Amino acid sequence: MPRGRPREFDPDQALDAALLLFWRHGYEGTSLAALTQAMGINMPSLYAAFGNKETLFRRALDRYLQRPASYLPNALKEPTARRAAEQLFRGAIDMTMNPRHPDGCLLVQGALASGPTAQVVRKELSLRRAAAEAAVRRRLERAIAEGDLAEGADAAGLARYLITVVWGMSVQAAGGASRNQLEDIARTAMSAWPT
Amino acid sequence: MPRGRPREFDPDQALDAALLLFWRHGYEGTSLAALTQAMGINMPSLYAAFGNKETLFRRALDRYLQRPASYLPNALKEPTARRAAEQLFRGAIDMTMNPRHPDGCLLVQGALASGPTAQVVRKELSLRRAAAEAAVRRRLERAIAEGDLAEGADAAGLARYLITVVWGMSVQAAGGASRNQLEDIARTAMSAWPT
DNA sequence: TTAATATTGTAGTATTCGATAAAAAAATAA
DNA sequence: TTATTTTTTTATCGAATACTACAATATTAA
Repeated sequence: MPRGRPREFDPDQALDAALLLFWRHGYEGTSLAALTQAMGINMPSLYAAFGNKETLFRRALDRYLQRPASYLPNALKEPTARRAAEQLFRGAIDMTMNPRHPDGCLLVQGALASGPTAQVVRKELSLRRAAAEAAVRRRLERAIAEGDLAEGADAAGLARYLITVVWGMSVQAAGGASRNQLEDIARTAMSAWPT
Repeated sequence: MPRGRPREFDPDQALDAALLLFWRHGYEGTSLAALTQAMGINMPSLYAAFGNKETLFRRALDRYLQRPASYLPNALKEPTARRAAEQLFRGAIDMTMNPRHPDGCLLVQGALASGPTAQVVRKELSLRRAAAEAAVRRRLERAIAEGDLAEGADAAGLARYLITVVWGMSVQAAGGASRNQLEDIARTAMSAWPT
């Protein structure tokens, strides 16, 4: 039982609205005025619940990774490395092509280049992208240990290649690429898979 | 012989300074105060010479394509499609690894996602990326006509794949990728080349 | 010398940015 | 009821934003 006046909004729902805005317009391109309007709350409520713009973005980023971007850890659960890679592309395409989502990946669209005030957010996104790549790399290392991939395969290099294609597809999505086009890219990319 | 007081700055040199700033910090992340400081001129001079922020960005973009990004049309002059693709990656890596340049490609870093005021610039960059892809596609179509590529090859799909890897490498560069890492990516990407 | 022209330097404009102070409102605890 | 606690509402705050008016300056043309 809380003590004072109860909140009139659902923080998770408000966070979802903030996530969509950051995703579509990037960190710098999203103003607090636009955020409060989309979240349906006023500024003091936002600051009381989420701290400031930067901490709100971090919360939205956590939520992004937990819900729409969970396709990545899920894909890595596939029984073989090759199927994991295929599912990685499929998941990325499905997420981007979801009409309820903005185009591309928040880890890329959020802040690639930025002014002085957003450098810390840019760095955070860079770390998260590196974490995604590392997760793929570990899955491929496991595949080598299991004999699923060749002993001499370069897990780090292959992971870097796969995730680079995912980031590239995120850029393509920002240009309005269609599902078929992204699927073609994934198919061609998979033809580089080591025999 | 001009009529009034002569300018005290070199417009091309000032434009180069503006290009570097837009490239490093993106369109929205670059303020006019930062621009005038880096260009070594004051605001009325900037507006007299370049119009406004948007037209200045377009001028910088033209300069970018003519000089540092000329590696793309140059690569397409290679005698075979495969060597053109290899040179495309090599040129992209060389440009990104030039210590005098910011990381990545201006067509990607300039504005992937943006607020309302930068939407027209975002759209322009999207068109330029599409133009780059179209140039690669036309080169591959020529290769098919010349018998350099298989008759049934998908020029549009292959071009889209190649340029997607270039955009992905631009994202990787923003994360501090090394030359060796980018070269590994290019080598792996080339192993998808049709036999 | 004088008039005309273009650039430079100073000092602004109105607006938007992220962030808050203070009081009113709505709940629980005593 | 009364006191306490928390949120909401309203009204800002100072700083930064893109942009410009105006006068001083430096050149060429007459």
